[in-house]
Amino acid sequence: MTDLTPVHRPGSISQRARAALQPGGASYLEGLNPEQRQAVETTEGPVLVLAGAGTGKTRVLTTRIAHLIATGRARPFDILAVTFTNKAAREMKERIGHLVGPSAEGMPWLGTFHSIGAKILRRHAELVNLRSDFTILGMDDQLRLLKQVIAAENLDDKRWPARQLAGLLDDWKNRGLTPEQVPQGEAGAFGGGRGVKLYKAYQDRLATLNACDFGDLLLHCLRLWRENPDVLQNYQDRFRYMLVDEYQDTNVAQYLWLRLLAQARKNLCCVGDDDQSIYGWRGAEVDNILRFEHDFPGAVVVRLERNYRSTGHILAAASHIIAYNEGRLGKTLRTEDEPGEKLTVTGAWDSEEEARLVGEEIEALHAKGHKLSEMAVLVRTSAQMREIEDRFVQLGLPYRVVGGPRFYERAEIRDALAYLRCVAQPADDLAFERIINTPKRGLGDATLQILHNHARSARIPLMQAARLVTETEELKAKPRGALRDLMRGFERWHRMMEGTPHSEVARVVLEESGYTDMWQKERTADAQGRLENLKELVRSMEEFPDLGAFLEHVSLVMDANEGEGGDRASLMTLHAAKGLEFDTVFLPGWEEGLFPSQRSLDESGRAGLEEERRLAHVGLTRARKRLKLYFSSNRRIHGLWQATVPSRFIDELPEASVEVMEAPASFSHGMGGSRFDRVTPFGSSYATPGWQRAQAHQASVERGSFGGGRGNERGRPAQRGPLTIEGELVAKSTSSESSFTTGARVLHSKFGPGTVAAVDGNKLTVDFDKSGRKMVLDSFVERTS
DNA sequence: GCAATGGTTTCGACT
DNA sequence: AAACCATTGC
Repeated sequence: MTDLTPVHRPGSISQRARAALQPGGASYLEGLNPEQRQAVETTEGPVLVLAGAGTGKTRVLTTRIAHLIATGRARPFDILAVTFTNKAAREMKERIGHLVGPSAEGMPWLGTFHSIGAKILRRHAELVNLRSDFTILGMDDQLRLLKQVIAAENLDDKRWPARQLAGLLDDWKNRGLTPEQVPQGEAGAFGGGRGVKLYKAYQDRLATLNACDFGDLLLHCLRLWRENPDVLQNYQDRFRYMLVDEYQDTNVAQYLWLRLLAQARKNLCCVGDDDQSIYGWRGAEVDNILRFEHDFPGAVVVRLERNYRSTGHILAAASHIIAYNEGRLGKTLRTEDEPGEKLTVTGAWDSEEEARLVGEEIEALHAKGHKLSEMAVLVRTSAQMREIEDRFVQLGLPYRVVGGPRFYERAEIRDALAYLRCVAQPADDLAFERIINTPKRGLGDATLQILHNHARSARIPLMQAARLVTETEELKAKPRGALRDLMRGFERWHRMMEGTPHSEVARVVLEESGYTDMWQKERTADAQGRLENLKELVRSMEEFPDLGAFLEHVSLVMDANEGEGGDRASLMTLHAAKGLEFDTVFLPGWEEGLFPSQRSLDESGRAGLEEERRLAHVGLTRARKRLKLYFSSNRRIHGLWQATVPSRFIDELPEASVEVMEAPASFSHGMGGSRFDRVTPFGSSYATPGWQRAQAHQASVERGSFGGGRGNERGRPAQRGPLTIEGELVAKSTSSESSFTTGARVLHSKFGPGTVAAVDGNKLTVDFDKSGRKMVLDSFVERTS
């Protein structure tokens, strides 16, 4: 508890901040508009800042913190600042740093709910029946555990999948419910009336394992504070000022957590936007924001409505669409920016064509000098990414997937971490179970069963049981030898921790355990990537003082700093895009069923639709200058091609701000009969009123520019002639002859190993071992032999 | 214990 | 269509 004692080092943040304070008004307050300034300067009492998209929300938060420090109201460690993502926390640290000087260690209580919860729990672990070195379970550990719990209840894990139970527990935990508090009616929700029983059993297992899951990081805090008023008071005293970002996304547990802390001083400032609440499925309660004034009487409410990000048309579209929602607090975004370019809406025949259109447009803009890093493609579901990625790869367009499979959830990272956990915490059964046979060493279920029996009857950790069992005759010679080798390894590595830098220990562990070998032997493309990831993992360890600190970080952090390198277009889900902005934003897949998502509609009806609409609003407001929407008439869903209808959201756009584009006809399906009869894109599926409006508009444009155009067989408005044929897009420059020759073995980052079948300029035809013949640019493969 | 096979499910977003 | 799981045969 060292940082309980305030220390004033020379050059500390507060001193620098004070130095920055000028007579007659602080420099950092300049340039704030009156509302922003009010939000910053109303330091005492509860404040709710309703900040629309692009209204300078983060600026207000960071300036407010700087202001608190600069005016001497608080020292950096008196302030609790909560964000939702680690990324947001990082960015805020950085921006505060810019305002008041380097802040790395200055704001110990700036972080996500979960990281702060973990920090608090570590200090008082024993009060909630944990030891301070408890492990934080990831999703996969959690599922494994739940499977065991389900099996122990003699339930059929097919009928009662662990995933479903995980969801149920998650929901309860989000609502702040301990097993005892689960309402009668819901208790029997799983496994034929045994929901709560399983919840209890799971919590017991967690306690024995000295572990907790994400939800527990908050729930245990609640219990800690309720049962130990002195501890609560300690924190209430400590956090003189509290700030919460993205308040619309807080769930009940987080709300209770905040309320306990804020009760005493009531210096709570929550910043949020009810129109950007997109995590209802995760238990977020928009009600929290709607009820703020009720919960904190006398709260000052500040509305930020001046948008500094987007052009007039973009803002008009965003405002228009969100206005279809009921139950809003009601904000109207304004801009003083010019109208700018109209939004475009383009229909494609199928998702492949849609991906192609997006790719073309990005290339066209790039050719005109726009930076790729200022362009982003935002999709509703990650399943849409594949096709777009394929297209990018084909075009040789550098791109980055944001928030993809999370770094720490990748198998190789989880494995490596399990090894490290075994070294650092020899009682970590889950970690041991994970790696006992990874790489394969002939220690399968049978062996594990024996170890489990021993461990359970002797009440000792698995690793200890393993060591004992190697001394007996219980195992056959081969597994016994393997197990002994492994255990000797762990003893060696454990000893190594003293005196050797932990990243070095990690490297040695991965090496000597045969783990890196395992991937090296696998000659697939993603094995390469996995080895890279492992290297990155080891490298990133250097930034932490010790192994414990590193493991803590990793179990909480969602995204590693992805390579920022180079000028790349971004591809991500709409959810991942919240808080980001780009000059040009592409929004493909605006179709009924996909967006709004059918599932959302089925599950939550009108509320679901409204959440989807907020998601649309988030997507639209990510753009500064250009917004391009797409839909396609056919899409593959669960492997089946389905005809699709443009999203109702397209019809909710203001006509005056939208321009309807027509996709150039494509010949790509002409050969050998396509999967469908080629129909005009103005077929029956475009029967919505908005679309007919758009169609009429388009027809007039068409006549103007093409002098009547050519009618097609059904007498509908003409399609423009073939402007592009697919092959053209593949090669941008064939100037330099490729250095690859037919028959060479190559490795492609996506398709894996293959053999070059033909060379044409810088285009290669490659027979890939796994994915067959493909045409790729030579810069995308490397020679392997 | 392991690889191969076949049958089933899946694509909703995240700490 | 691909990923995932459980069972089967070696």
